[in-house]
Amino acid sequence: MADQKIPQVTAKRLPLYYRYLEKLHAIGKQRVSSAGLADALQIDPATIRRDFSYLGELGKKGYGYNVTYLLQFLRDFLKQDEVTNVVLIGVGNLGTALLRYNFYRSHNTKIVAGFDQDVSKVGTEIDGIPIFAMDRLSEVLALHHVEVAILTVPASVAQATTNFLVNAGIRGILNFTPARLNAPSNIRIHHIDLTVELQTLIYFLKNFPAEEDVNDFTLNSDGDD
Amino acid sequence: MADQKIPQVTAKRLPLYYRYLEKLHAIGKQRVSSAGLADALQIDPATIRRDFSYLGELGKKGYGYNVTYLLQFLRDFLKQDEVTNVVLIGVGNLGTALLRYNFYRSHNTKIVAGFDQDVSKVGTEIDGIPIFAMDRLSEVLALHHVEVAILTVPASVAQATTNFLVNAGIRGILNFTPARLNAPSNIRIHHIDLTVELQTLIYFLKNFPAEEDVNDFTLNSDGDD
DNA sequence: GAGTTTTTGTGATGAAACGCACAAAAGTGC
DNA sequence: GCACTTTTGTGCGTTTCATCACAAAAACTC
Repeated sequence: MADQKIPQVTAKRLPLYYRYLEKLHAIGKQRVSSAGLADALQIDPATIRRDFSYLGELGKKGYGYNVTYLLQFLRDFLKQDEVTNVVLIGVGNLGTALLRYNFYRSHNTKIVAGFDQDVSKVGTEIDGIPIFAMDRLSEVLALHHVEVAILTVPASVAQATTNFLVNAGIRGILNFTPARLNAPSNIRIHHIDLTVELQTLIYFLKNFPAEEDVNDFTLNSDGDD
Repeated sequence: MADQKIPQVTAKRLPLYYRYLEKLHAIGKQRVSSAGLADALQIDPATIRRDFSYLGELGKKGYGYNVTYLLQFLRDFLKQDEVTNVVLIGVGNLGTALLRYNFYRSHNTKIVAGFDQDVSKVGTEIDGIPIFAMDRLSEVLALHHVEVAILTVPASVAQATTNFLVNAGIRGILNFTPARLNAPSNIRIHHIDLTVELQTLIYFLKNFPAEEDVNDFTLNSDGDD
């Protein structure tokens, strides 16, 4: 209903709002203004109001936003009451950490199974999550209605694994490998590239020392060097 | 010559180019065109050419880019021959995985120490990286000239830890906690919010089935989410 | 070495997002 | 209930980034 066309950036901020509203609700706060949210989340208040305005007129002038109402609205909008099952492919260091990360408690996302080709891992459990061999994938996907996979395999097998996943019916991949994955255009892939993030941070530090606002990424190299 | 004003997005793509060029170089490829890079990296060739054009005229018309030259140029530009030491704060699941991740082999970034307040962890090593108590922080930072910290503590202590880090002289933070950190404006903070990434992926899947844009490697770094 | 092909670098245009600034509405105080 | 304050929702200018499209240059072909 609500969604016409929400800018991508907005969609990315909604979970942030949601999370903070949960916090406010937990401490019993009744109302919050865009300025209040802005302070806490370090997002411009106008941006926040604009974001909400895509969803409807959720606030009241001179008052702000009712925490409970807004929280409930976002919960519905983000379908936070439906549990989304996901699988994790590649039970290495990072994969294991993510299995233990427990997305479920705070967000209704549940890793229902891990997959690995290492036979010594198959059959074990990590934090109650069973580890299967890859050939059980289709079966598990069907059983738990899984459409999303977290990919934490070595880069060298990332593409082959992706092909396999797509074939098995996966529609969204959260890719932690540095590989650029090729997939049909209806498959949604988000990349989290840890080394790029680290390198970029270091690059900015080295090249633009002691500059503007934390939030501000304008890069003017005030001619030293 | 090189850096005047490089768009933030470009700076984020440079490590990508660098990594792929390394690969090309390793297999003995002499030249590459923006179209070739585009195919491999799933970035529009015009975007790639524009990115490089910020650094200078690195290609030759009718030829493309010389792999060795471009690689060397980027190596210099990204200061890939200098090792950057970083520390990791919070040796939990994720922290441990990152300690083992070995950024060093592929990129000249080295985690020289982990910190945790859990006394049972202090004094141990993970993959050869020693774990210290927080009160040794300043000492270690000074010894290894560290200015960057990876933050993998629980969200509840993220802000306090940040204050401590800033105080000790840290200038860049790669924040894996969901907390929005407050810090002086000269401190650079990049956020990697795993749950937001996962939730956003799921949101897009649920709401825009079968859409465009396989390639979305946006990550959030505070404002730049 | 003339003609054809490839490919860059960039001007121009478009698209997405940001954030200022303000009217309008609602709340607050006396 | 009147004056003042707060705060939203949004029109609009600005900024940032992506991409088209093409002249110019270099490379390739025969």
